[in-house]
Amino acid sequence: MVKHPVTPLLNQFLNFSTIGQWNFSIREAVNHGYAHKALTLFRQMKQNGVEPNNWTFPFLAKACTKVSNFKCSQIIHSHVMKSPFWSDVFVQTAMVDMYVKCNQLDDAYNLFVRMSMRDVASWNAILHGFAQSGFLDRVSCLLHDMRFSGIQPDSVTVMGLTRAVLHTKSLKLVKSLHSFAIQIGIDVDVLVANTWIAAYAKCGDFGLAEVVFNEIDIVTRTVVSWNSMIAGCANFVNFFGAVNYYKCMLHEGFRPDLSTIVSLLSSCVQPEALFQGCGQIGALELGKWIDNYSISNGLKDNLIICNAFIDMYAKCGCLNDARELFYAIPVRSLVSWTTMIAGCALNGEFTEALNLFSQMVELGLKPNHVTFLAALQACSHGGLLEKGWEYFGMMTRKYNICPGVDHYSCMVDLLGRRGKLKEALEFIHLMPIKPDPGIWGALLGACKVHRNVKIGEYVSHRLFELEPQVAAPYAEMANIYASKGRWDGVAAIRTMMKSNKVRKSPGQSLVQVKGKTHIFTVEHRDHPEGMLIYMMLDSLNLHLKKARLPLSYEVDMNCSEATLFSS
DNA sequence: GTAGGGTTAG
Repeated sequence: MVKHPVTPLLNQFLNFSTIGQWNFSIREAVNHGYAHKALTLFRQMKQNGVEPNNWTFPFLAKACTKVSNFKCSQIIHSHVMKSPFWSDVFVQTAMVDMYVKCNQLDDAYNLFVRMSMRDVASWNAILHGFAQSGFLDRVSCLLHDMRFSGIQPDSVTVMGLTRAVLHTKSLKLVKSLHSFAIQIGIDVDVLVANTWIAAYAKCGDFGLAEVVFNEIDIVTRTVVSWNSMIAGCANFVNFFGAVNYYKCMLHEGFRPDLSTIVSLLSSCVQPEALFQGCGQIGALELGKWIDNYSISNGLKDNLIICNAFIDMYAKCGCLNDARELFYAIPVRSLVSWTTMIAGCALNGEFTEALNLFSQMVELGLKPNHVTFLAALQACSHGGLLEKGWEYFGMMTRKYNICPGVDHYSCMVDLLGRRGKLKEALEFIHLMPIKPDPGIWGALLGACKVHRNVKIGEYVSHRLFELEPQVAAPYAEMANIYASKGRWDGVAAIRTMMKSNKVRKSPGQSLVQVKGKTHIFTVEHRDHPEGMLIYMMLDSLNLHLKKARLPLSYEVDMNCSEATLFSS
């Protein structure tokens, strides 16, 4: 929110004595981004002997949601309970919303069930609470109860439902929600449309996101509509699309804001952008340009933007730029630390990553599941198995964080790199969650490195069952057979691919050097400087072997039968 | 002059 210099204006009201005048100044303070001031005004009002009324509390509740302070919320709530307006539907709904936004969902729900009267806003407030936490079951029960009690869902309800569905990433659910909304005749305004754009893009149908965007009247579109399209492109690994929408947005006279920058930056770090750049301008160049734009428009002071830049620089390989930015932040958030740890892990600075983790904890910050993922990635890329176990144990025992599929994947990768294939398989079998293709893929990769046909066969068959159309596991398994001279196995895989109608596109690497894109395709060595490049790769492989780095660092130079299927 | 809504960093 843009802050206006309203403080002097507010001060002149302090001499007023009616509740209307106090309410006005409190409202003005909240609506102009001075939530703390609003709460101070309330204190002063009480000191002046003026009692709040039913209009005061919703403003105060809003102030609490802005400062996001649970204690403040409790104080305001106690004032509500002492006032004659504790049962007012506006006041109670404001209280429910206040607890939801302060992440006190239980308190919000307890309050909600005790409400003597509820209108559509009350239902929506609690529904959004459960929706943002991804409790789809609770949300659908609420929707049922709401309709049963005679309250019709409106466009705000539909947005809450969409938010809940987003957690499932199910395109089918988004589509059925869309038709439900049309069926019950809700008013599809620009806010609803923006939600659907994001929902379709996140659930994998960018075409439908574009359809919704194009259906919004040009004059009705807001900066959020454009941001949603740019973010959608970023989700969809479509760097060029993001840049294109960005250009159109500027052409239509919209000013990029914080979200635009963040989404554009996130599209910069997509593989497509990192390798290919955009025409004459590479992803890093665009990133730097966005950097300059952000500085000159005062956006660089924002922590979210800074964190996005740290991520972008780290992913573009400019760890020094990332570091510089990280250390320049006066108050770093958990996300800043996590981004930096992940950046170090990605760029091979494993010790630095783990040191940062310790520093962060010493400062009193509590690592979350993403921080642990970054730490485990550092361990896994660095081959630090013992450290990996240490973090894995710490996360479950000390921090009570339930490991997700990605954490397990890191551990499988770690065990696999060390050649502990049996242990990795046992670990997968003991996991309390269902292994996904990523986990099996990590183990299959390790089987390839350690040429283990037996476990490789078992693992690849799990993958063939899960994703029969994906070519990579067939290729990996064929390579394992080939590395052992098992041409019968290679032939069997070929037959299986044919009968399953699996098609594979040749593996390619793209590198941008001085604005020019160089493409390397499996089995083709037709680059003008191919001779020198492949000699250098041979020499690098030799050095890696001498340095006894984890085997998976080995540059894949196989050009024999083994790579016939590599992807 | 009151409550519930959209995009957005790891």
